[in-house]
Amino acid sequence: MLKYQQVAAEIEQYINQKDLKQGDKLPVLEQLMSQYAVSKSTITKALELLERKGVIFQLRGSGIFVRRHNRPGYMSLFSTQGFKSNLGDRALTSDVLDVSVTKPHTTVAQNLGIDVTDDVYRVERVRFVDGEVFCYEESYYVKAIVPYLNREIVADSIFDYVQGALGVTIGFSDMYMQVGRLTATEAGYLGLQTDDPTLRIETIFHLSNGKPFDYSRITYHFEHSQFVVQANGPFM
Amino acid sequence: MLKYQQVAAEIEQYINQKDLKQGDKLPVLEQLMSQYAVSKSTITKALELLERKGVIFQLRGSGIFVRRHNRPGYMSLFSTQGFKSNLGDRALTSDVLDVSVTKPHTTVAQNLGIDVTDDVYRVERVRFVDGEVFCYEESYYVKAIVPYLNREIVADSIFDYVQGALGVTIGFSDMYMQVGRLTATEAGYLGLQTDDPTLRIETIFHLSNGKPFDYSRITYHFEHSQFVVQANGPFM
DNA sequence: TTGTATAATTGTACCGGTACAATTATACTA
DNA sequence: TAGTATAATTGTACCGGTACAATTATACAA
Repeated sequence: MLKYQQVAAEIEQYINQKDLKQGDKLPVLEQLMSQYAVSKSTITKALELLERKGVIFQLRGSGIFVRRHNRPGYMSLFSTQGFKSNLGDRALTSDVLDVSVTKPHTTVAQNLGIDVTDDVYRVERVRFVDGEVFCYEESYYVKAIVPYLNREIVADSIFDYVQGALGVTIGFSDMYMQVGRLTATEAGYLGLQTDDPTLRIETIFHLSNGKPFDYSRITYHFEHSQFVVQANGPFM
Repeated sequence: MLKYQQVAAEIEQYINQKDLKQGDKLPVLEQLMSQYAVSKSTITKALELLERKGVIFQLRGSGIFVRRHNRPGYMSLFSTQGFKSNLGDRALTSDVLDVSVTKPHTTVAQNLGIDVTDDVYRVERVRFVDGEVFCYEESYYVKAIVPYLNREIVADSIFDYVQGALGVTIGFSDMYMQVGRLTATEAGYLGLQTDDPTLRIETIFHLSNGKPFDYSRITYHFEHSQFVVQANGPFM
């Protein structure tokens, strides 16, 4: 683990442990510098990381302050999108409906930047948070990049497996969101009625080298899915 | 404008002008460095900014590459949330339903971190993108921070006014999303039916000093609202 | 041709420094 | 007391440097 990531993790841990609130002040830069025994650039980088994560905000001439939103029921949109392995204190489980190797449809192939003759893994799951139906997911993995999957891996975190066992690194993702009505099949999986409202998110996950390796379509249970997005901006 | 922001803007302009595609390679760091006549740290900072914006991705040992998603119909979630003044080539207009000074309800006061006896501006708008109904918005501004608003300002961009004329700087925001059904009133404004699906986003905008100054509730037309979010991660 | 060492390329981590702008505290003035 | 100039505090911009890890190109061997 990189030094600035380590420092960032420790600072975040410190904030959680002390249960600091929005607006609480952290030690000044120079003290953090000596406290963690790193250079100014490293501590700055660590703080920048925490700022992007929405954990702190910095104010020139004033100090470094804790940032914290106050709605317990809401999950971070990014934490549910494979970026964090955990959802804090909430339990995430899955019913695996399908794990199989197939040929992709045109749209799937297009989103993954591959040919319809290339192999993909198809994974179908219903996911639960604290025992409540959370979403229905259908996702496709490029077999050339993810050569093997099984029900055990899929029941847990696919991303942890991919990064751990396969040693590839995930780079960035494009998420496409829209709102619509449930089909009969979807409603069945989610325990809702046909034509009930729903949020649909399609995501294309890329490796750090820019190659797409996972295309997934998630249909959320509208009553159990509330998201928070912490933004920093305007960018420029 | 800061040097690294200027450089970032020029590089982005270069990409758009040359109409570069996903995966196209940019000049190497050293060349960009001499090309824009800045130090390595500055060009690195500019590139980091573009990376966060989803314009490029960098690959150690390989180069700097253009990142671009390929779904024209989708708007960036952040560009619709006050961060950019423009939506690219799309025209944004508004019907102003109300601009008035009132006392906030409990929830509004709570979200803005003020007292129910403090004054707020209430702004109610229906917004259009390229002439199509896009969303219904109800927002509250802390009068102590935004002392004056009128229909002209509100018809245009409130954020541009606040940052320009008032000289305050917007720092960060917390967005809370959920899916639900339209009320009769909302349906009327959006030209839809009662109980049609909808996306609701509540946002609390903070100044750079951390003080909330705007709380807004937006109800989107589910057929005309499709969003893209470009994420970089995992963070750590 | 195919695989394998080796070298060149290239971005990132980390160091340390100066200058400065925004904020906050202090001292002064009316 | 209240406002105002002044000083101290504090994070950020920008500079330049070394070391290194990941990628890609090259040379060599089988």
